[in-house]
Amino acid sequence: MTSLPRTLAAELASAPVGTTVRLQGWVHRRRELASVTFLVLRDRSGLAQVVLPAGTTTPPEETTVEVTGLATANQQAPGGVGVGEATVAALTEPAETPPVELWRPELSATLPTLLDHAAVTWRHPAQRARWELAAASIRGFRSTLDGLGFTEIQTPKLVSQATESGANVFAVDYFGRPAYLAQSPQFYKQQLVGVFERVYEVGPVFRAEPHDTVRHLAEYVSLDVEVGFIRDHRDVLAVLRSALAGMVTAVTEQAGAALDRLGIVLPDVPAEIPVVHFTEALRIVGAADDEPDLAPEHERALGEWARGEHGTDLLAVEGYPMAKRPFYTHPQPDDSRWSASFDLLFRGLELVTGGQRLHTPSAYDAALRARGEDPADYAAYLQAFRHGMPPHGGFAIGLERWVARLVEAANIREVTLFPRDLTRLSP
RNA sequence: GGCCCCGUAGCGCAGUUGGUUAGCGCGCCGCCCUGUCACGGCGGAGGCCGCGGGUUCGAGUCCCGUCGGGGUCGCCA
Repeated sequence: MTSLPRTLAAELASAPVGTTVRLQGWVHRRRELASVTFLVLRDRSGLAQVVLPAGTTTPPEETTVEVTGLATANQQAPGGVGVGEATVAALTEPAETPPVELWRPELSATLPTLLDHAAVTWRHPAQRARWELAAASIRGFRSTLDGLGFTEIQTPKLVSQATESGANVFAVDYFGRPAYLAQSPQFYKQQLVGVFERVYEVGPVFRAEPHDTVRHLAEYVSLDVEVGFIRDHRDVLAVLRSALAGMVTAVTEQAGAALDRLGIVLPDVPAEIPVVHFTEALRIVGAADDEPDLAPEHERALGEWARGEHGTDLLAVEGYPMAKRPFYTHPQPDDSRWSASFDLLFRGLELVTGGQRLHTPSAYDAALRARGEDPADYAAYLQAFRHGMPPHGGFAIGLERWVARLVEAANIREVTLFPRDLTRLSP
């Protein structure tokens, strides 16, 4: 191994022509001609073209290799510079032929094939680009909230009780006692508002709901926020707006190559996200006044409406019926049939649920009893409220749903690295 | 979980009213080709037609069951 520093494929374009360079990566594709062999090398930054003398024995596709040669001007190479007079040394045994043709500009494989061979199929540049959007989105989420005085938290994923009664949770054996995988950090993030005022968490949540659809996973990444000293849920919505704007900015600035690769049109995040009341939303989509909830069909119609009426991909629906919301939901002050909560629709898909929470001990006591629950069962959680909590609220963004709508994926599994669903536990 | 559709080579697919030897493209392997970039040319290998049962002289094809997959609805992020 030479002491020459490694050059990334994307750095080759700025390497002085004629200097010796050393690259490492995967054999993306070989083209063996009579007089010369071309080897396309792939690393984390992109592709580089390497020219080898005819007859050179080249390792098969996907073998990891080290290439040493001269930076050579070549108008036909990516970035105008390739590697000439090169030698190739394999870093492993020759790789087996992958199940799909990774070097093709577009991957032709069905979803089950992609998922079954995830370890290899994610290597395709267009596949990687999807997760690069997710990674940049997470960075934007974090940096925006950091800038607004939030503290990042990490809460337990092994919990003793479900966050919301009746929810389907995964039961686990915890040293002989029953426990559950957390379906939400809700209780913990609220308790920590009592400590830090403003908190956020990026972490997995688990749902044992038997929903076999293109937008459900049994495990997904939740971008959770909770903020204290608010006036109402509109303050929460304002934080959400900032977070989304920060995510879009981060994707633009840090995942430009992925955006180009996928031909993505990012949403504009308006200075103020348009809001309609639940009852108004029902009217817009022509649903009956007494509908308890919006169906996916209604959400898609509202997405169209927002685009036409407000010229935006984002629409908040506030005031969902209290009956449909969890016990900690704060009612609309002037009419307790409705909640001080909202859903955010992104291109017609429910992306976020948020709102104001109850914050007085007496309100929690009443809300739990109204649902036939014993407040004593929630003692650890309710302690926070007994000892002084500010008016507060929060929201949770489904990361995979966000990316799925960004790339307009037909199925959320297309943007999930290793999706977990009703039947899939591996890979 | 209900309903609709689909399981044929490593990948993507075709296969007629049931008919005897199951095809196509790509990949893979071999040979050839003076620089390609989805390189090109010639040749070759590769199949329990998801699985089990049934109907029939005969089943990839029809029927029943089962497993897997895709879509959709309920519900959710």
